[in-house]
Amino acid sequence: MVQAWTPESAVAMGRRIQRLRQERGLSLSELARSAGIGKATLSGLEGGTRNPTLETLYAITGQLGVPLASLLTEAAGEVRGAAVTARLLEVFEDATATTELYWLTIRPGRVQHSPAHPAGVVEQLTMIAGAARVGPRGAERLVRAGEHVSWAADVPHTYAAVSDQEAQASLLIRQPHGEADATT
Amino acid sequence: MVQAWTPESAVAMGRRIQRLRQERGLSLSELARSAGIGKATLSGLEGGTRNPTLETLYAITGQLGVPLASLLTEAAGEVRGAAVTARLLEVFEDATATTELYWLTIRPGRVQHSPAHPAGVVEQLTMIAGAARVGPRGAERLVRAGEHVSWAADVPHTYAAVSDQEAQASLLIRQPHGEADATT
DNA sequence: CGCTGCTGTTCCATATATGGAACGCTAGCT
DNA sequence: AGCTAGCGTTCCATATATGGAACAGCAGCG
Repeated sequence: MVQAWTPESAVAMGRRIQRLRQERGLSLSELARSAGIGKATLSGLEGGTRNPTLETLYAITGQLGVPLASLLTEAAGEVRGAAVTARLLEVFEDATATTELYWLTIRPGRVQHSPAHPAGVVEQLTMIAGAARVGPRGAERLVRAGEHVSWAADVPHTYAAVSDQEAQASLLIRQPHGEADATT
Repeated sequence: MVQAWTPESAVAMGRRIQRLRQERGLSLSELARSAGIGKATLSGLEGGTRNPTLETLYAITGQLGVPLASLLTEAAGEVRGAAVTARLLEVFEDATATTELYWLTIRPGRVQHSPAHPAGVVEQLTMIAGAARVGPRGAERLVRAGEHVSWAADVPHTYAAVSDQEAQASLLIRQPHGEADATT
């Protein structure tokens, strides 16, 4: 988990604020006024050229109606595909395997194709909200909120939300080490 | 979720920082030095008399090894028990349920007892490294790295590493809303 | 055309967050 | 006892985050 204040993370946070503001149809001036902060502050924040205090951030998130945490979620390690955004939460490595934990957001209306991983890689997905069809191509399974599924990820596989709403899931990708791998 | 910058929330956040620091056996001076911030800043923060910038907060959470979000949520980001440390990675809330995603570290040699959660709460655990016996008291199951288990958490349940090594796992706690639950 | 009302950006005086230094304190040691 | 090394707090000069004002650009309108 990246934990640093960098120009990049500032820019990423600025974009997030701007997106939230525009989704609500607010102008920069409007939001600044209703949040009780200066336009210069908000402008600079969205541009990623400021290092805001908590007070300022709370004033903004309060007006946007989102938790402050939603501005912080690390864009680092975020992979965006056709239908899936995968945010890396944790990596754990020991003698036997490397495990990566992702937070998945699956947008409706499209299907995400993922290529085969190396032999031995297993994916485990737990649906948190919504529902999706996931798994090896041709053997996808329907997973609803609260359900769990795992599959060998050494073949092409897909992700697709089934309703017209975004689905949320956690995804563990486990890659064993010391494999006499691939061509075995 | 608190959505304002008040003296109270500042004090609460200060207490969280202090707790995390003390759990790690760090003095205020040590943490300030390793985080590259002034002692005065950290002292004031813990006392709740400051309004920190993101840069300052990231410097601190980076040293403490916790996500910044864990300083913001009232439901303390990290819960330390006899054998288990649970670090909150994500919270997701929709119309039907609240889901919390934790990173669990299970220390060997002790058994962690967890009281019953409200009716409807389900826990799902995926072992990432090591092995543990987990589940409702009297019906614990052995889970090895790569395996997944889920159980209704409305009864007392336990966690215990089985080898003499720390075990790592991801834990999802799902609490449905709008239940005709409990006291009906 | 000018005028009005909005947009988002930049400039800059002011408010304030920061961190070094000095402080009082306790613990361990000679 | 004195001396040293650590602790956490407070003081205060400096760095910097803030927000009002001025700015340029654009759209609608007479």
